[in-house]
Amino acid sequence: MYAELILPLALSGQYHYRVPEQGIFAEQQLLSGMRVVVSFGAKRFYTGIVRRLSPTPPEGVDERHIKPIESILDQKPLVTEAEFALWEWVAHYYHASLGQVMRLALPTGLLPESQTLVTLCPEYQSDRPLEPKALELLDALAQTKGQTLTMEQLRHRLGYDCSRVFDLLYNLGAVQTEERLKTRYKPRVKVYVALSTDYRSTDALSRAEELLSRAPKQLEMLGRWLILAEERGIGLEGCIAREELAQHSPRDLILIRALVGRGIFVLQHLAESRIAPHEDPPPITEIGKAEELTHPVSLVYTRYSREREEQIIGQVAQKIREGYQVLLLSPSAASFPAQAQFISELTRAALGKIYHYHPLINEAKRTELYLHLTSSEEACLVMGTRQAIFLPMRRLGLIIVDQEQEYLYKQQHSAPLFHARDVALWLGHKHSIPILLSSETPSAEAIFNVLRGKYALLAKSQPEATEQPHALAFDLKTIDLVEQREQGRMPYGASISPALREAMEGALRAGKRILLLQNRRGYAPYALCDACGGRIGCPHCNVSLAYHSSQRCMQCHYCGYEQPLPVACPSCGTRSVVYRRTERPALRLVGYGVERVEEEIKELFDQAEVLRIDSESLQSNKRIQELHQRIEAGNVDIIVGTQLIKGQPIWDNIGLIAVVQLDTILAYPDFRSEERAYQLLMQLLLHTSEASGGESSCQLLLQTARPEHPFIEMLKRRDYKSFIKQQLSLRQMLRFAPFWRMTYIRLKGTDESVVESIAQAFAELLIQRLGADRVSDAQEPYVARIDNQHIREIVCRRPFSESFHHEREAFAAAEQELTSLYPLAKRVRIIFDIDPL
DNA sequence: AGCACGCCGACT
DNA sequence: GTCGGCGTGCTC
Repeated sequence: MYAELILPLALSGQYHYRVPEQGIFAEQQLLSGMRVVVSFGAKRFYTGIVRRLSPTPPEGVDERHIKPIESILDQKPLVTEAEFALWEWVAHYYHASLGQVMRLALPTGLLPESQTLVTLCPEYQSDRPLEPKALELLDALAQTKGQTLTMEQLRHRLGYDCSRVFDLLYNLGAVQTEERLKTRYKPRVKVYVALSTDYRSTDALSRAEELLSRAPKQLEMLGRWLILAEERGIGLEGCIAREELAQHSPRDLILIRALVGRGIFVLQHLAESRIAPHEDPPPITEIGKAEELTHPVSLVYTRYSREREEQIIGQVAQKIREGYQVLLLSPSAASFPAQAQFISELTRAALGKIYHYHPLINEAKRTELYLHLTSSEEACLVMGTRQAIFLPMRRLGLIIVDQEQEYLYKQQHSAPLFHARDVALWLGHKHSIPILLSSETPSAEAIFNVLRGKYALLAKSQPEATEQPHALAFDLKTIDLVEQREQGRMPYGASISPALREAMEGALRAGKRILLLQNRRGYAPYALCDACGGRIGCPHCNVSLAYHSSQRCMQCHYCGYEQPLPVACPSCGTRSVVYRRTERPALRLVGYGVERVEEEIKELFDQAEVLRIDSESLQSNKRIQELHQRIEAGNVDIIVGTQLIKGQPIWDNIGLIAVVQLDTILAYPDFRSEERAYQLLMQLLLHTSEASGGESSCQLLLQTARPEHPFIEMLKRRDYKSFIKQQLSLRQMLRFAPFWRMTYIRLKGTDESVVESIAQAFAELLIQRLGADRVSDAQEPYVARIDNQHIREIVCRRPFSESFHHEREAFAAAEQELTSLYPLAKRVRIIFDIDPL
């Protein structure tokens, strides 16, 4: 037999292995969907999944090159045909390899790989002097117990790349290596104590009592076991956890061991679930009957998040009662702590059967949930982030995509660049599972599909139905930054205008809290030289370094590069300049990040308690908890934050929301920037209004250099739907999504001229196949170099009503022709970003 | 992705 | 002359 495998790599070809007939393979039947371990390449071992089996060898491969399968990891198939179909669709649609999709779909705990173990050869005698680095390496090994380290551990201990020295020692025979599969997941094992089979009767037990007549402590322990078994009604066949029986006493552990020695007790090692819902069954509460989902896709478009949550809870309860599984996707796990109330209500709706699957859940738990789902069809609710769309839920009755407009549903940076909402829509279509999208500010795509009758709008959820005109009573004003500067009212280096300052003072006097939005991380986005006019850029990317005061360093937001703020300008060497007869540093921090705004606020309002919310303050679970403690303490007066504020529980008693620089939000070079800005501001307004029970008297102030921007006029109307309709007609004219399905093809390489010429050639090949009206020229993107990779971009468009197959075939064919025509194409990576955000 | 092999510049 | 960097090709 031969098996075609999916290997967790970015390879497009197919790889076959021989199924041995000896050993375990004779007893256990290998089936499609099982995991196997195979050797791949010179050294490594990988976990592969059997895609299909065949009695005949693959065509076009020399049989002598086919390696045997090393071992089988599963008793029964882990992956079903339905899941393969999903993986294959994702791979095809997003132009990625099946292996990349498999890596994404399975938790890493289920994909063990080999690691290299390095051992000291004991018989090695050094007959010539070795260089210090080699001695250091041997020393590190000699000091380890077993004289063995993994390659990573070795590298870590030495603190430098030791491959050269290692090769030297390997060739001398001083060290040897071995590839060992590293187990990434181990079940948690708990030890239980049971009566051995000889003593599971009353007769036998009285014999045991006689036997123990001179060991009263052991007899007492046996008695304790019997009492506990009696209490639990588990009978003589049952078992009791050893830690319970021993009650943390070391002496009791010795007694248990003695009874095992006498053959009265036996120890059983049983795997213990890490994910079992441990809460007591929740009290039955009345949850209203959910509105029936009559369409394949429905949109819950509510005004307030509470209404949205109620709809979701109702739908979950309904499906769980019907015995189905429900998947609830959220854009990010960072907002879960703030949604504790919602989650506890969901837990009740799911009758306690709720599981979590997101990056804050550890690997072992994620692995156990995956395994649990492959073997159980119990009705349950799974809450997760985008990767959870690949969970093997086999009795799925509903997928909910909460806050469907959020960009976090789209995977960035690593293939496949999938969008979890769109994958959910495909799954729903394929298996006739209803899809519920929910939002207070739906994406233009969702509204487009409602308008053309593809999605149903849940009747109870429409804001229009309940909304009074201008019920969102916000006093919206703009502050003209140019005017404030010209009037000399803005002090140099300030981001808060006097007008905003007065409004803030007013809000504080009225005992209200203030929310300031500045959508820029760090302290200052640029450092400019007053002598030469240059700016400090990242050495690896074509962007400026931003200054972060918290870490006191310049940071690149694209590649993560860090350096201290230089004393002298790196391009002209000037240290200081004289300005109005005073000397000051030549390098000047320019622009306003959220940290700088925070500093300015603290100076202006030294009595106020200021809280900053940005990616740094939401970095870890611990920092999130600290943040929530400060919020709950209730004495925060002013909150300064980036867009991340919208997931945090900060909406009580807000009297003023101010956007420090509206222009930085709108100027983002993307056709969706206005949509995003409107959604963000609208959500701030809605959350504030909701927290005040709709009686808010909140002010919204926009600082801008362009008060005449049409966006502001649209925002003043507070009519989200008409704003989106207007955006849609613009996009139709400009041939953007959702009228046209777009693909950004990014070409990356180290040599700029090679990337440029290959990109042009590729655009040409695509134009030949798809036509000049569908394919753009190769263009320099907004950031043309990241991490020393030069980038060019080609934009492809296809009408939304046209199938993607022709386009994908053209992509593949053009790629092939490119590599055959241009040898230089090997030096360029091509990335397909399908439906980019 | 990760490894081996081969070419070419830097330093002994 | 050797070392070591990096570009290139291959993996059933």
